[in-house]
Amino acid sequence: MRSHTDNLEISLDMVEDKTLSGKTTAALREAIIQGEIAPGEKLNEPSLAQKFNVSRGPLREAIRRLVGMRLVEHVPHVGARVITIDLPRILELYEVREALEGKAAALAAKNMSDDEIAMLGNILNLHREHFERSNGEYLQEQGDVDFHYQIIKGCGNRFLTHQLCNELYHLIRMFRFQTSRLESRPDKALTEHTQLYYAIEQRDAELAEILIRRHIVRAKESIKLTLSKT
Amino acid sequence: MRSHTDNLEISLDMVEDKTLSGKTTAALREAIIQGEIAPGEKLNEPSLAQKFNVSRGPLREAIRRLVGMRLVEHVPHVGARVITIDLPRILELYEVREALEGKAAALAAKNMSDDEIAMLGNILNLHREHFERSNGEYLQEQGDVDFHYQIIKGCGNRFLTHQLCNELYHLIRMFRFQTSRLESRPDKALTEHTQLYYAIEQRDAELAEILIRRHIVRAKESIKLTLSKT
DNA sequence: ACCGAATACTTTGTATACACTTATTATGTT
DNA sequence: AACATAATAAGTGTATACAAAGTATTCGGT
Repeated sequence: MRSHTDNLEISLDMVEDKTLSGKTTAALREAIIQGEIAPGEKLNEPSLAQKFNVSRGPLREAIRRLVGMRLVEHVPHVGARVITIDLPRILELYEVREALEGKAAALAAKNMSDDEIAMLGNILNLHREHFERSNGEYLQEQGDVDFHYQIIKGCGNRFLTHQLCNELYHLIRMFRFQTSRLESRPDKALTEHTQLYYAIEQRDAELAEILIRRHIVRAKESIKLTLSKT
Repeated sequence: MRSHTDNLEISLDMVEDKTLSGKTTAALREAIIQGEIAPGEKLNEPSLAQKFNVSRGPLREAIRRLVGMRLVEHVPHVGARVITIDLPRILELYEVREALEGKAAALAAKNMSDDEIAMLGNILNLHREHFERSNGEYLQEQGDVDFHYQIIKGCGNRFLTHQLCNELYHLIRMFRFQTSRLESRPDKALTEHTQLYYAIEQRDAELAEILIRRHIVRAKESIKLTLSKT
């Protein structure tokens, strides 16, 4: 069994096409997310085109796509700038995430196959083992992402999956790069994931939604606390 | 008092820029939504460019934007096609709408100004008057849209507003054009709107979310019934 | 009738030129 | 010297043309 990661790649990078404009989009996207191009920085078409070794055409298309992805803001006749994610904005993102992932969890509880639920259990066990073995600081991030992705993938709603994995995911990832040391609360996350797993395993859609929403709200509150202190 | 419709235009058409590519985007979008270009139809760049009296550049940008808006699907080296909204897809859209608008209603109950709530009441009253005077078949559609928009606008979350008014709205509108005779259930909608208004007026976020979600689920079920019969 | 190769077509990538808008700098006036 | 206005530069937007790559179609041979 090739497991979940394959599909995650697909939903994540979304059939990364091989055209120049497609590759330029990916390159520019990563440059922005990883902060190589700073938040608020202007995207100069000629210089960026030179940097990526393409002409202005493909580059402009890449910029348009990132505008659609909301990583870039564009003002006519002025140009495109990398967005800046301040605290209010990230809170907004988490509110939308709460709504969408809540629904995703409810649908997942209803629609996931038994195999998919078993896979979710595997991820959770892996997560727990890592936690117990290494006092909790190891692989928290990836385990968390895998767990949430397995649920989203299992919801059976392609549009919802797209909204979460493409529209929201990159924005949150960008935010993570900017504020790399966030309180990651791994012990609480594990407990909450376990509860959520049981709800899904029992096909309790209502409970699954409540639990994941609480999980996300708590993550949001944690961010709010951490960032308002600085 | 200029009323709400101004702002609705803004959130709807999103600062319609005056560049050629911006106007082309709007024109192409409307052509697609209103079915002038059929679902599944291929978008031929040269002929479309000629049709809109622009060169390929702006047209290509317009297509990219519509891809981002998910009105158009694009395959490298094959071309772009108008999406086709079948029953499973529209159900997916309504599930996402339920989640997003549920959260929007909860936030609106918390964040709307008293003035905005008063405006919501005005819309509701107008809606009711129309219903009583004309036996319910008059202006149901626009009244419904206005009511929902006032709530979305009042949620105070710009990202959520954008997701609803730009990503989802156009898709649902396209679907409406395709299946123009849907059971519109105006009497029930009015009752549900009234309940929802009171919940918001009392700042009861939890109730507002439950009510609007039920409202949307019922609309979804109504669509499912109507369309699975044919 | 079926299969393969050649052809035509569409899309993509690139280059160049120019128009238009915005931003900057320089100039002139008060 | 400060401010306003005009000239200039830079950058974006648009148009056109052509080359390259992939796809679809047609035509011919078996």
